[in-house]
Amino acid sequence: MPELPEVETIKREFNLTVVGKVFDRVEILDKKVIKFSRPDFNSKIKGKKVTKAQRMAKILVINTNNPNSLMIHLKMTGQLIFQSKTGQRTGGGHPDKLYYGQKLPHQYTRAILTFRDGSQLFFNDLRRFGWIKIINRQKEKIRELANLGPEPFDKNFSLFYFQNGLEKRKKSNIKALLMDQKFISGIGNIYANEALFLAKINPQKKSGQLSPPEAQKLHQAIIKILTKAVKLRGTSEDSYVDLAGRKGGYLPQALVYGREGKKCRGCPGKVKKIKIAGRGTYFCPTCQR
DNA sequence: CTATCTGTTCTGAC
DNA sequence: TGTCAGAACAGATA
Repeated sequence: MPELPEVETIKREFNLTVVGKVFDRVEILDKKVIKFSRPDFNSKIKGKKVTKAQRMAKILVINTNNPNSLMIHLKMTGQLIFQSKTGQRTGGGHPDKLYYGQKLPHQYTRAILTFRDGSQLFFNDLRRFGWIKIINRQKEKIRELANLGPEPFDKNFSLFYFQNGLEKRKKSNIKALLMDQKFISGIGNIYANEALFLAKINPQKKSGQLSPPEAQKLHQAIIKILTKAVKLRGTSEDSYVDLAGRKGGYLPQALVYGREGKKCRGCPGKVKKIKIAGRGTYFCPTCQR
């Protein structure tokens, strides 16, 4: 599930809870989740202290006090839960009743990272698209970043960059382009829908069909929506709970996402659902032209 | 039962 | 090179 705001939320939680812990061992319950599966995974991580959690687009990076770091991508259904030695849990990811609040590990737990003080990090993933890999901080981070466009909060995500990109990819569907991580990193299906609604742009348009004022509105809408989502701690509502018991709160007040047939938040009409590039797309035909 | 849905991203065909 | 469908997987839902 996680798009940028969800991963950002996990990162912030982990900076409060996981930093300072020392890795003791890693149990791989499903080899598939370890990208470039390496037999020395355990020895590389054992004894390393977590210095900082970091986010690169939708990738969570757990840095340690040596060149090795962990990179984790949750893809569609991944979830990370940190359980302290007293059993308190924090983390987030895919919101599914099966995941949270039940005994850990369970049938979808793919890896368990245990720290010296007895606390544990559970990597759960129903569909097994997610991955963990161990990296050399310097080189591989940069390599990974090379595949990613600027984030919406990045200075490099300027109006000029945005308009230029629309022009270069003018035949692309605008919504598909927003979700292209090489163009902008961090936007997934939910927030692509939301940003287009906020900018009053029809998701069926081609990138090249946006007028300069429309492009500018969309550029602002992207930043605005993601800022709001981060503030609301992401989208998950069912299962995401932090130490203070707070839940992610974006979805209940979504502008269009998941609101098929319901009244548009901008006019008396109804939200419509179609499919674009294989993805569910919600919009208001009246407000978004 | 079948068909279609799902918050991601990569590959391969055109 | 740009664009898109399909694949990777395991369900839930109508």
